[in-house]
This record gives sequence, structure tokens and C-alpha cells, in this order.
Amino acid sequence: MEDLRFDYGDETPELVKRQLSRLAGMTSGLMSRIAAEALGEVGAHKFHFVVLAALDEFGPASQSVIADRTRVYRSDLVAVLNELADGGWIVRAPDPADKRRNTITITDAGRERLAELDAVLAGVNERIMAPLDAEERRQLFALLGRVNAHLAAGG
Amino acid sequence: MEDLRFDYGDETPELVKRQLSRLAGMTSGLMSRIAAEALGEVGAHKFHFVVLAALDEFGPASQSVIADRTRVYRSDLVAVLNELADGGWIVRAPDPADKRRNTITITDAGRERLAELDAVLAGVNERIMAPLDAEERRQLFALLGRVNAHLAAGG
DNA sequence: CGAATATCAGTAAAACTGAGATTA
DNA sequence: CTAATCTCAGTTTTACTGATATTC
Repeated sequence: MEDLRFDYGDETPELVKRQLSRLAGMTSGLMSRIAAEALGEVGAHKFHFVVLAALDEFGPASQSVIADRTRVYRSDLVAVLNELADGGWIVRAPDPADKRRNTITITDAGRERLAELDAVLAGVNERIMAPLDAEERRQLFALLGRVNAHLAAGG
Repeated sequence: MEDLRFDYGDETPELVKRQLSRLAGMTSGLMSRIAAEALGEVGAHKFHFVVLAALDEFGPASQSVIADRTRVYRSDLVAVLNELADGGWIVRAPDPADKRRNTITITDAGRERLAELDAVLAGVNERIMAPLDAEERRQLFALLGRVNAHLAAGG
């Protein structure tokens, strides 16, 4: 992941450029790679952030509920929680009321970790959005937000 | 690839929403998936489009040159060209002047295929950008273009 | 000889599927 | 008995690395 690349080179075909400029999504793999790389540098990945944020905001929950909230697959969530437990950022305890369930709880260290990852991502955002001023960023997010909402609604 | 998903559910943590709204790139995986799925429906993938476009615009070239122009890895380009040759969209012939090289040439069928894939991608673009009018799309692409240029320059 | 070209085999990470064991 | 929960094993796709044979 050392060669961060974004465009298609100096001799990019016009047809490709046109599609790239129209299909915002096809060009944005790099942005998530920058985020993944930055999180990787502190030994995390995006699911750590997403899961810790869900636990911090909504409180303790079963793995199944966390999977629904975060859209992490139940099967993959197991490994993510193992990693978070190894770091002392969550506690996994059997639910006495339903022995099928585990109750996952964020720890104080977990909240510190969450703040750390949030800061990392804020730094990534700053790096990516550097060429835009505050008003332009607001515009960009508003436009993307409308596209996103449209897609999320099944458009 | 049947469950196209974009947001993080009704109970998305605020921290995640905030990062999602700021980090445009982290949310755009779906857009490229829509494009990949649409191309898949006609038996293609994005490298078919990119390689055909490069051949159409710049003329016949060696595999090495195509790899540089399209940023498709040399090792992966072999399989892409095999598929394009099987479809009759390109011709692969040894270069008499340098026996290490193949000369790749787009065929008339290849140009038709390229037009077909271009139309598919235009349809995807229309679907994604549906909520924005022409002026808003122009604005969005201009803003993204500046971010892209910044990242492409190594920002 | 060293370097470039095309090819193949294989790795790594992310997204996803399916099946098994346990408990409600 | 059916259904839910957790876990594990495995698939698929994409991006990428390394090695090899051939030719310059």
C-alpha cells in the first residue's frame, strides 16, 4: 500500500477521463485507501472505529445487534471483537438472560481509542480536503449527501 | 453483489455519520460497485472499458505500454487481453521489429464494444446523479476534480 | 552481460456465503 | 421443532508481488 495512485496517468484516454470526471465513485478508491492506511499506522482498521463508535453511542449490545448497526458481517465481527478485546477496548461477557448471546461493552480505554481513531480520520479528512475552503467543503458534502441519500434509498 | 448497500443503517452512530459526511471517499464504494455490476451484466469489467478506450484513442501498442497508460498491472493485463481477444475486440500479434513484444490492435467489433460499454457507464452516471440538476453536477465534478488533482499530485 | 517483455503462480485484504453447535 | 446467536471454514474479487523464459 505504498504506491497511492489516483488518476490514470498522463496518457489517460479522453473517454476514461470523461467517465472518471462523471463517475465520482469510480475514482474514490484512493480516499478510502488513505483512510485505511492511516488507521493501519495505529494498528486499526475502519471496523474498529465503526464498532467502537456504535458501542460508545448506543451502549452495550449483543454481537448480532452490533452487526446490524454497523453492517459488519456477523462472521467477520467475531474477529474484529477479538482484536478489540485483545486491546482491552471492549469486554465480551455472556448474557445471563440468554445464553446464546454475548454482551459487548466498551471500556474506558476503548473510549480513548475511539477518540484516537476519530482524530486520525479527522487528519485524513484535512489532508484530502486541503484544496477546498470551508464553504466549498460544505457545498461538496451537501451535494454528495444528496447523491448518497438517493442511493441509500434504493435509487 | 445483489445487496447494494450504502449507508450504515438507521442506528448509525453520529461519529460515523460525521466521518461519512466528511470523508466522501469512505462512502463511495457503492458507486464503483454499481458500475461494476452494470458492466458485469454485459459480461465486461472496468478494465475492458479502460483498455479498449486506450487502444481506440492512442492506437496499437505493446502490452507494456498499455499497462502504463491504463494502470492495469502487466500481470493482470494478460488475462484482460485474453478476454478481449476471445470476444474479437482486439488482435494480439507479435511485433516483427522486437520479438519480445506483442502489438495489440482494436478491431471494428472492439470499437462497437467500447461504445456499448461507454453507454452502460453513462447510464450508471445518470442513475447515480439523478437527484442533481445539470448545474449541480457541474459544481460537484468541479469540486471533486480539485480534490482529485490534489491527491493525484501527491497531496 | 544487463534490461525489457510477456506470462504464470501466488499472496493479501475485503466482502460475502454456508454450515455447525448451542440455546431459546 | 423452528429460529436465533455465535463461530469457523471457505469463496470471490481486486490489487499487488515475485519468478521465469525469451529476446534485445
